Amino acid sequence: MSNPEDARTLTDVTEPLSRQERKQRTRQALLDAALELLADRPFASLSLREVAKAAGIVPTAFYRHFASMDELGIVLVEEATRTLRGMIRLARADPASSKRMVNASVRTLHDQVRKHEDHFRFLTRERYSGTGPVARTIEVELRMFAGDLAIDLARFDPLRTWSTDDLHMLADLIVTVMLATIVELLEARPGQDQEIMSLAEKRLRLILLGVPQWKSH
Amino acid sequence: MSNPEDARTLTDVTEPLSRQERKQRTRQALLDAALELLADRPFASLSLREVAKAAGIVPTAFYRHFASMDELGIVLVEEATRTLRGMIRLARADPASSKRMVNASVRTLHDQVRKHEDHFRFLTRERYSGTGPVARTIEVELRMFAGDLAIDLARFDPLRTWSTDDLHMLADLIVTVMLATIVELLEARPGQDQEIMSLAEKRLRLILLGVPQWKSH
DNA sequence: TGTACATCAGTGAACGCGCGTTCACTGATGTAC
DNA sequence: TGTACATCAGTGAACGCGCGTTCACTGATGTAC
Repeated sequence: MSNPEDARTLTDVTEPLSRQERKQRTRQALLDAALELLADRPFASLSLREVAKAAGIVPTAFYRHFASMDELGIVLVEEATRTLRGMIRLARADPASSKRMVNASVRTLHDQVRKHEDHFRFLTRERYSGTGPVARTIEVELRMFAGDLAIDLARFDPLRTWSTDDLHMLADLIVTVMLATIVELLEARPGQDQEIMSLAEKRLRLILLGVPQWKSH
Repeated sequence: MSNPEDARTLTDVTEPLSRQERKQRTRQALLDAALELLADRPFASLSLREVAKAAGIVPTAFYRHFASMDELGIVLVEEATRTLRGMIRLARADPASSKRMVNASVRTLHDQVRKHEDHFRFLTRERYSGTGPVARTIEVELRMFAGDLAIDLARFDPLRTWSTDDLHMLADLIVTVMLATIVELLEARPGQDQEIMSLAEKRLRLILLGVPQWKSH
């Protein structure tokens, strides 16, 4: 791991950070610390005190940044769904024939999941976690995500004539399959990735095989 | 709500319960209390003390029945997956043509979800909850469930020639869609049931449309 | 440029609370004779 | 059938701990003049 910060040499004249910048860094440290703690535990089990400790501040200073853990959780959802949206933008950038598209999309999915495991783990874990604000926010974001996908799908040839309802049905189905694949990748033992991706491709190919025969009722 | 117990009259000579029977009842009271508390909160947030209290015993008596909350949780998974298995048995009992079968299966799914909401809520909520024993046990049970379904599917005509791998792929896909439908039913506002069921039917019909065209690679 | 004051991120003590777990106990149920 | 003893589900006191939240504070950074 290296970033521009590490590249500073002793001769650099480092500007002192403004109070605002320092605050922003601490805030991000809290978010990052929480995300790291979430690697193997549910969000509901995190305490304000341990997140503060992991971020290097005293518990009471937490309140300078978030009113509660739930508020922090919602910001985490926003961070993570930004990653999710980035993924669909990447997939959209490479338009191709249906067959090649399935393969390319699954590949993009795999790359993004591996690049942002913590975000995807957070989203899939907390999605069904209950009635809290975090789960509700994730549900809203995923619905929007599926809605965007439905619009994208409408551009493809055999789908041009589909009703809005049917397009949403197909988009939801694809998102469901995609999320199942994400969970499989996150739980994979090393070396299983190829197997999981080929399984994901098969599922999508099977679904798309039905598309030309589809008659709405 | 009425059950045989309430039907007792004053003239009944009620046998006193044996120590063993009393213990069994308390144990079940603990399980039921936990399941009820789980209606709107994750399992990880339940405390031994509140489950004991809700079951009407003192916290320390909990240990007469379970060594830990995790142990209780695993028994809950077993209870809930018994319900799940009951559902597939019901669906299997009514063999019919593909079209009628989709409709009948979705109907059975709906009936069972409404009859055992707490069990299905527990399974779907805790499935992705993390690395704890409860989530692991659910994952194992669902894999077995999908395996059973794959065997059932092998009996249907267009699927007789499918490879084991492809049958498992199809069974997993159906289970994934089924679980998504269960979650939708559990989160439905009153009156949405028909809409959700027809959506579930559409998904399954679309998948089954692809089946006759399927060529393994 | 220097001074006086305001802002505010982070500190540290303190609070009451519910937690899991230990322990010695009670008293009803069960068993042996 | 009656007696003496064993079993054991449930009790209640006690423990040390981490929790969220309050409060008055400190001292570096920022601002006005």
